Amino acid sequence: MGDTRAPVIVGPTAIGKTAVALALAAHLPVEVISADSRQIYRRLDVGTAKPTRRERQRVTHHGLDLVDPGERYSAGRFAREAVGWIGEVRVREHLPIVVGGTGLYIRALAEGLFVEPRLDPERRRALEHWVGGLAAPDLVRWAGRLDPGFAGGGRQRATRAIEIALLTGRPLSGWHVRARGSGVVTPWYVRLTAPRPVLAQRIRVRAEEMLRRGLIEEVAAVLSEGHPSDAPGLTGVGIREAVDYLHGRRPKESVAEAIAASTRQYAKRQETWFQHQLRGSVLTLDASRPVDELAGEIAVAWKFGLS
RNA sequence: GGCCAGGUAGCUCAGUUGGUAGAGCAGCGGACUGAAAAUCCGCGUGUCGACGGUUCGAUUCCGCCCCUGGCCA
Repeated sequence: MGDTRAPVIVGPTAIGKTAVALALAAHLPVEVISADSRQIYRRLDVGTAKPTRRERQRVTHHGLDLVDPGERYSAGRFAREAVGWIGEVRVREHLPIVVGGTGLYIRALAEGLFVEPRLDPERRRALEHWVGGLAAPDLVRWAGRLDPGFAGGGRQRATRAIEIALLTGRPLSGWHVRARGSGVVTPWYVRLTAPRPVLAQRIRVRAEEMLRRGLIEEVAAVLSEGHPSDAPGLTGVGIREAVDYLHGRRPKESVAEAIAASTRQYAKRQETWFQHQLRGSVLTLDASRPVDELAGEIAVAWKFGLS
């Protein structure tokens, strides 16, 4: 396979990654590989702040609308499918640029996950069922016993650690050191940042915009398909607040602020990840600058990097 | 104008029989290998409305004033 280098635009939600990617199209023949664990859900467009139809006409996007709101996706599946999309983009002699906020997906693409052995689906289901009946603190304790290298966490991460240890006979942390996979792209990171108050303002505006554009109606429509309120697609920021409102668990006037608050918290988690977890070269840019200026700078830096 | 209730963290409130105060939410920092917009870990940020008085010591008791809400005029 030829060149594996690709620009990877990262940054917190609502900072304007898509706008920068679109502006970059003026300089380079780009197609976007979206690394976003929420925009994969069909029919959740407003709630996941998916690029609009018009934006997708301007620049081809991959990685959107992959599964129904009731289905689970995964970082591993993302990495495997992304290889295909990237291949297609390269056949067209376009430049794939990875754009996203889901750190784990980007890691899967850039560094690879450990190579997971085949897990017996029967045993896996049985174990999941058994684990579902236990309290989170017990699971965490159990995970720690099965895997001394367990990095901590709650129900979700403990369940994963237990599952791997029991079904493969080797603890998760052991797999990490022995079976490191390899990345399929060599990342050239562009990290967008903005002062906290600026980001908070963008988040506030976007939360209100989502409501104006029909977030509640969109979520109501998906719920009416018969999904439980904890369906994989419905647990995202913004969407879960809409679900709460629709189930009468939250007054209407509190929805916008609740969405803004949980979005700020999410953005903070993303910033922590991008600040500490990226491996390789990182060009950090202030996203409050004009997008055309940013795109121009990125394009020049990329071309220099190539030659 | 009179009476009552209240003024404590950014918000909603608890508390101190007088020894300068703590919860939830918000906020801040961190972790992270197939659910990751997930799942977790850590941190209290304060003229206790203002001014006087009593006291070794007042956020707490007393006085006065200011502010908010309610009732009565």
